[in-house]
Amino acid sequence: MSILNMPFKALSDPSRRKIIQMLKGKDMTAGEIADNFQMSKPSISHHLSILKQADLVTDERRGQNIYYSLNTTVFQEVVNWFFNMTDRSGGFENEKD
Amino acid sequence: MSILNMPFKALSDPSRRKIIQMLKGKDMTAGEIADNFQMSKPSISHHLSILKQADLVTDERRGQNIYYSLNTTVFQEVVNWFFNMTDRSGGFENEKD
DNA sequence: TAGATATTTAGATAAATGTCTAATTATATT
DNA sequence: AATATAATTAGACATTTATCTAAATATCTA
Repeated sequence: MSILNMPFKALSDPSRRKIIQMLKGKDMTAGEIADNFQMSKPSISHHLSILKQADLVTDERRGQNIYYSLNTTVFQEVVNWFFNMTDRSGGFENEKD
Repeated sequence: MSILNMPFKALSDPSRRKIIQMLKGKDMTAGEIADNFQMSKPSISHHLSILKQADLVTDERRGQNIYYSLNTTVFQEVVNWFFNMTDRSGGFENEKD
């Protein structure tokens, strides 16, 4: 299975896409992120875990807080998938995913 | 819910991404598409239906066959989402999804 | 060290998803 | 009209997913 599968699955949920958009502006703690949702904190924690597994975000503890940041390099790989798709030159046999 | 939700969900399955890649090269019938998978034809039919609902592909019957084609305009919208994400200038409050 | 705060982990549950086989629909051919 | 071919729809089933509450872990502070 392609390495792209986890990021694609991770991005299929609207709450997780919203988290990604929030992190675009600045790094945020789990609590700050959760404040932007109606959902319970454990649910947000779960979503953060999935984004982390997909390598779309990184986390770092600072004292009591855990800060989440966007990892743009994995993003680039997903963007490349779409880029390949826009190039309508030919076949699919050599594609990665 | 954003219009982007269906395409993102549709693209979260690897078989459906493979179908998209196949259609990048040329239009194909449902049967030709199914020949590239181990899966049963009804399963492929189901995947095609989801891609169609997401407006990522279109279909057109010609005689006994139904031809599937890529709809690149919806692709562009998904690409735009990523484009916005790569632009790290600011907040998320005005974002569409 | 006790208590407060931030976050995750565990366990339960309802809903969504991907797959299959069997049956149906639509078209073409003999 | 009967049969063959292409594809979808229907219904069943196991797995995954998103969510919740309750409990556990980690850190800070009085």
